[in-house]
Amino acid sequence: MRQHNLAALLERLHRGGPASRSELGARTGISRSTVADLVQELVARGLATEAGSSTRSGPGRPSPVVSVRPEGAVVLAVELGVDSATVAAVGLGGVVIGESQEDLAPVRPTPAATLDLVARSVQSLAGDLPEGAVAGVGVAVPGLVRRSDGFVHLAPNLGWRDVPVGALLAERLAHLGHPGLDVLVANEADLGALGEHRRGAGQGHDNLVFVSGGIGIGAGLILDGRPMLGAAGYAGEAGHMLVNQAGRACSCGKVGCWETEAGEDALLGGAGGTTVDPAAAVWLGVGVGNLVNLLNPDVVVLGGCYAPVFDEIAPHVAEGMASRALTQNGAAAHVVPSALGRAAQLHGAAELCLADTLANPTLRRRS
Amino acid sequence: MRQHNLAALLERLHRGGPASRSELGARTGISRSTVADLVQELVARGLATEAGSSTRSGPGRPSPVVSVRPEGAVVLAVELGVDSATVAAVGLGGVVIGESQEDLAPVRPTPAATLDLVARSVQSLAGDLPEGAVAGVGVAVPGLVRRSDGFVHLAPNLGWRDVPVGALLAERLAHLGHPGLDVLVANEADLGALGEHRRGAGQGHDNLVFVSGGIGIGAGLILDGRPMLGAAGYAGEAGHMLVNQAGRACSCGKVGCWETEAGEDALLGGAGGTTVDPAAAVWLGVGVGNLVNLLNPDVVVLGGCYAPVFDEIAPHVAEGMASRALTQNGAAAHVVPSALGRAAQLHGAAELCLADTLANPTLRRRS
DNA sequence: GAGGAATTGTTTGGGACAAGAACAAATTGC
DNA sequence: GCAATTTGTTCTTGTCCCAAACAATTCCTC
Repeated sequence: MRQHNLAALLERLHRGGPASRSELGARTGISRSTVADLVQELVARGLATEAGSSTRSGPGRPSPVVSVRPEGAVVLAVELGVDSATVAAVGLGGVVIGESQEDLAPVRPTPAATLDLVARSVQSLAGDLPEGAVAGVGVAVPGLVRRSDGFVHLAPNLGWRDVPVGALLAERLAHLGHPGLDVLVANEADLGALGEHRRGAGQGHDNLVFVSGGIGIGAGLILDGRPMLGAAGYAGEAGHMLVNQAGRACSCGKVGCWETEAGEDALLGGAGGTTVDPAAAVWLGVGVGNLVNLLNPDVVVLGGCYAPVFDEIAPHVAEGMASRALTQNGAAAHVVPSALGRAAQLHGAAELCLADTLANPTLRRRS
Repeated sequence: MRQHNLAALLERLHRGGPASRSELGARTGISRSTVADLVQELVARGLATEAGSSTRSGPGRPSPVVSVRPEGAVVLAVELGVDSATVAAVGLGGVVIGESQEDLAPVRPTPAATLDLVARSVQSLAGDLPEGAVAGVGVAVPGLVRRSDGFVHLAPNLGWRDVPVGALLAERLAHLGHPGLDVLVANEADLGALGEHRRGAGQGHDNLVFVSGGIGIGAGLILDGRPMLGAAGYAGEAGHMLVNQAGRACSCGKVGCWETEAGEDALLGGAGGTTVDPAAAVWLGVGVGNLVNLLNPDVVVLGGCYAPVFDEIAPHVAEGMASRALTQNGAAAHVVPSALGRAAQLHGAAELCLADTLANPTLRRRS
């Protein structure tokens, strides 16, 4: 009970930002006296702070504002890209405390070399943090990931296959003086969805589809407010959905896959391209229409290579959608560009690792 | 807290069947003394009974078995079909207490005539039940339903459009002496999914897709153990997913929709047909493959017109799936026929209406 | 068949903790 | 300056879960 209430308060502060005590009580249905007690405990654990006075105008005794203390729990969020690896220290409340980016071009992104670099970045960012504040390391990988142990089956963009990323990174971190650190590895689109849902274009929408464009197309699903991973964790593999039977051959051996018709290569002529092929954008819309029919989301967030060219492709995407989506569903779904860009995955990774602490603030050691 | 624990026990009994007290305690983490107290309360409220002794062999004091008392909360579940309407009284634990089927052919299924018949069936079944035991009425409709008020936008099979089924049925029941009865209306595929998940082919599987074949194709989704309805409640409208560009024109004005290629008309040559068209079964598999890729379920349940011919179509469906599904997802998903047949919707409707009572046993009046 | 081991129901006391009431504090507006 | 308003604080109360000790009943072994 206590734990449940503590978690409710902390989560509210983490997601909804600072609030006064009485506001917290009103939102959560907890009495003022109990809120006082709980906030005191959160402060004692270093997870929250009370400061200043509210900006609320009107009569009544002024109330100090309760906020999360970002340094109370920090996640080192990693995003593995083809040409670079980004590491960020993200604290409670989604505050980015530090960030570093490593160029992967010189090392060719072999698993060993890449994770060496990442581990060093993590160490350097973690060095500035108080002991025990680090809640974990979260890694976003563009590929098929088994979450239970951070095993990457396949990451076509990186050219990786059967790489135990979780184990390899944990091992390197142990050598660098961070033994026992939790390393969670997850799919890039799933984390993008989570990031946009909590901190980006999907705030306030509990049914969201994140479409991540790259060499392949991945989808991340937030349904009913929760990330949906499927039975084995491979939900969202929408790239090989059939959209165009008369289309090109896909690397998977099939024909007409969504990602062949509307992936980065088709849309922009490969990575770095800037000229949009309208036909490819229409196929993107056809696929989005299928997803919208099936899942009835309120928001579809286009991320990855789609975000920068959103304005250009939007009308074609709408055309493709209109050709498939039922009106009652299509009308409900807003298609928007990613609001966070590459930071979506970092925020998603942070949310993933913070979930434990948020659900159970008692586990966090006092600092 | 109390309520939460009561609900946990009742739900366990409802879903998992009879169990001894200590078993309940072990499963839920509640201490023996508390379980005793809670069970006593459930019994006092008429929601559970203790009887006999366990069949467990081994040393130790024998333990009476706790079961739900089906009559403690009963739902009148209605399934509206094209040619008939079925009404069943389903009690706690999914026990069917009574059932009746009405032939709709003579009345042509106009809303008024159909609901008149249904209301009388409900009344007759409810008459045998103790006062206050009826937890609600649940209606499965093959069409687009707004759950909040039971408004049916469109039910092509019935030929209905913009019919306030919930209000009409509640009104009729009020006239028949059952005022204030909760009437919940939901889509037939969604309830089929729920029914198969709780009582049928999907037991023990938390990620399930129910594909309901009829004139159209509807999908019901259970993801992460919970029904997924989408933002507006229209999730699962998979019938107009694109599967065959070179296909026939669909009634929706588009071409190549899943339901045109693999619905009842295509597969069996219309309602009542028995000869299977293998090509249509392959298209069915293509659509299933798309769903499997996107949602990674452990089970796909084929219901409606697919269940009776499952053995015949299974190989063709597998062929279609193989042409689309990624191996790692395809391997995980078992395609099985509906285990409950038409009763799936009835059980789903019962689960829907019982959810309230299960979540909050205190609300139930003592009987 | 007697006694020990094992398992479970029962009783009792204690403790955690949330809620509510009463009061104090601090602001706004007249 | 005074009433009204809102919020923090203190104290009491009651709910309710748990742990421990004990009783009941069966199985197993000798």
